[in-house]
Amino acid sequence: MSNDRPRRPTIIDVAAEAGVSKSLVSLALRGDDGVSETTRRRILAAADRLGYRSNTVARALVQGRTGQIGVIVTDLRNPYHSEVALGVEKAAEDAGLGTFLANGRRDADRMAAHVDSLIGHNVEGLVVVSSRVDTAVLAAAAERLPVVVVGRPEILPDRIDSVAGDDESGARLAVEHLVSLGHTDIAFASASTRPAARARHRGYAAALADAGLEAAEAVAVPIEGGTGEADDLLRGGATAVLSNNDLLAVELLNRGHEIGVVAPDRISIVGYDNTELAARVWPRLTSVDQRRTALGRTALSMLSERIAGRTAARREVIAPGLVVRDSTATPKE
Amino acid sequence: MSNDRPRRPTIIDVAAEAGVSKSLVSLALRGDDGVSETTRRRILAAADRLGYRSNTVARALVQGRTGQIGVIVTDLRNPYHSEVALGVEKAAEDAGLGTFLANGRRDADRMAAHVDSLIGHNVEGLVVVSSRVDTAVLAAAAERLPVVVVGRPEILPDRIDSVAGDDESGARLAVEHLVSLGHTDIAFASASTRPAARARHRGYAAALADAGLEAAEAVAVPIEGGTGEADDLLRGGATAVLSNNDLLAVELLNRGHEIGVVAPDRISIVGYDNTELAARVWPRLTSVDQRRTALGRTALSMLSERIAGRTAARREVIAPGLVVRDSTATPKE
DNA sequence: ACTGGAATCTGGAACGTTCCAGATTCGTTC
DNA sequence: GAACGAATCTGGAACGTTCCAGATTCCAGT
Repeated sequence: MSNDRPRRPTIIDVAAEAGVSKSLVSLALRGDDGVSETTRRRILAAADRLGYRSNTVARALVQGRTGQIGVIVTDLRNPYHSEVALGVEKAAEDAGLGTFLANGRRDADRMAAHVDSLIGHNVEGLVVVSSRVDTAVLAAAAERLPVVVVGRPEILPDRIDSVAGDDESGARLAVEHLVSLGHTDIAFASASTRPAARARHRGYAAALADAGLEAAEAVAVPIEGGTGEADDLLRGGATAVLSNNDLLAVELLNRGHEIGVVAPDRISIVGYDNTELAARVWPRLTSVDQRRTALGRTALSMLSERIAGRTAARREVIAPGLVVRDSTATPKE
Repeated sequence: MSNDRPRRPTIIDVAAEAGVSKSLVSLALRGDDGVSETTRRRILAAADRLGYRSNTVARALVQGRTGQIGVIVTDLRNPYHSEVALGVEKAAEDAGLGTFLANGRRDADRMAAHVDSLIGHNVEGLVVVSSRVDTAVLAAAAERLPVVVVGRPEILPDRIDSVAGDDESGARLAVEHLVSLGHTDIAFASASTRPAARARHRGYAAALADAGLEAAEAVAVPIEGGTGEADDLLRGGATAVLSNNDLLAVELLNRGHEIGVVAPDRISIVGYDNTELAARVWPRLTSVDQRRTALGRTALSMLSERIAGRTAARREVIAPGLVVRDSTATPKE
């Protein structure tokens, strides 16, 4: 069974149809103003009649540029990633650039493959929203095209720009909020020991020190099935918890419901990332907002500068904000 | 300030470096077995030394095929869309096809533009996960390449395949579950009057009729700020509510907490879509699962068949399942 | 009517790959 | 050591566009 779809018309078919040269068709379609009004109309009509659509691939080949950038995220289902990607995408659209979105699905090898594939597709720059892509892979990519990394507070080669939320000050904001409510025994919970989590713990400890209070070690609570750890935390002495991310905070919230340690009456809980989830759970979660859209926008502006020729590294840090909702309150007793 | 990045090496550079013809380089890189082992190694080494990466754009131009498909979704932030997209993507990867993901951001014009752009990029097929793309746009696209639509229970031209969850039987499942728990007064809430919502209401009414119970009109509750409508619903006589989607169900859950009509004690609530959210709220939400991954997988298999030459339309319906969690229970008193 | 310059149009080269037909080399067999 | 087929390699054409240098047409001014 063979595909009967007609061969896709080319600029040459349109030229024949309109009775002009292919070059003129090209000019007319691109709106060049060396084409007389009458022939332009004739050409457009011919193109329309044939259902012509310009072949981006051929254009990209001859121009050596595609007008596309690549965006690689760890996991699209994670709202943090998808919203940063959205910010990049919007800003790219405004800058007249198209976006190829690649989803790594938490697999470092797949992400490395995506890097290759995007470079193969001649993207003009790469935005990496992931801490899982190997630095060596990034460095190799950066030899070929501009690369900007979002949300990775670590040392990167000079060819690579980066923008990240300020994790220390984000954690600070949360702690200051809890302290101002009157909490004195504040815990820090995390399911990860990645650099971002460590930075947040540093901010947490520093803010407590500034308030003359004592910081605790980070409590490791696995997100799925960490009920034992969660129970210990919820039933321990702390009247408030700062969680390394919203997902974990929500698990604590829910476990609290189950064992009768309900927020915000018995315990105050602060999340991190201000994802969609935070606004939808009960009680609605107070959370640190990384300004994802700003992250994305900044990433794109850095990329544009690189594409335009900047060579010096740029490191940007975005100050987070705190969104206060209903999961935090004055401690009772 | 000019960009000092070196010109990207081509197959010809590699050929010169290895002292062979460009054709042989092409063969060697593609793993053709008409190349002797020693020269293959020499060529690969040369390629490696120059940091050569094959130019997909040039290959696509000459082969007339890109090995890519396009996936257009209404809104990536909506977990339903992103998970269907994920299903498509996984299946495509298994089939050796790459995926371009385009995010419509709820704008019909943008989505139409994405269709054009993807066709321009010579994708071999299009999966549309959106009920917002104009049918005329789809029909025009389908003249040029295979198009599969996911989750749109409406009449489409023969060139276009479709796969959708069975909304009537999904609603049925939910109602049967509630009836079996002993509920007799069951409401249906929706924020939309799109075809899917109407089909779900039909299923709801039919299931109630089968049980000898009375169906009510769909109650319109806006998702944001619909507290008046929500209050009426929660305080009305119904002991159970089937909601047209998880988002709305969660709003009802939360509003219930606020006014003391708590699920599942005072009211049972069932969502639709079984999104991530359903598993994370308190109480965890019973929800109809559309089997998003199956939707995506089926969409891709239909697309592959079309690419291979099938011309007859295929319409597929996926039977949903019910995931019972903690928001439904036997009615009290 | 003739000129010169502007306006409009054209043909071929180029982009980096694959594909094809054929050229060259190699090893075996007589 | 000649002949032959298999193994290995090569050069040019093609893909559909843009770009460039130049060709042609048109028109105003003399």
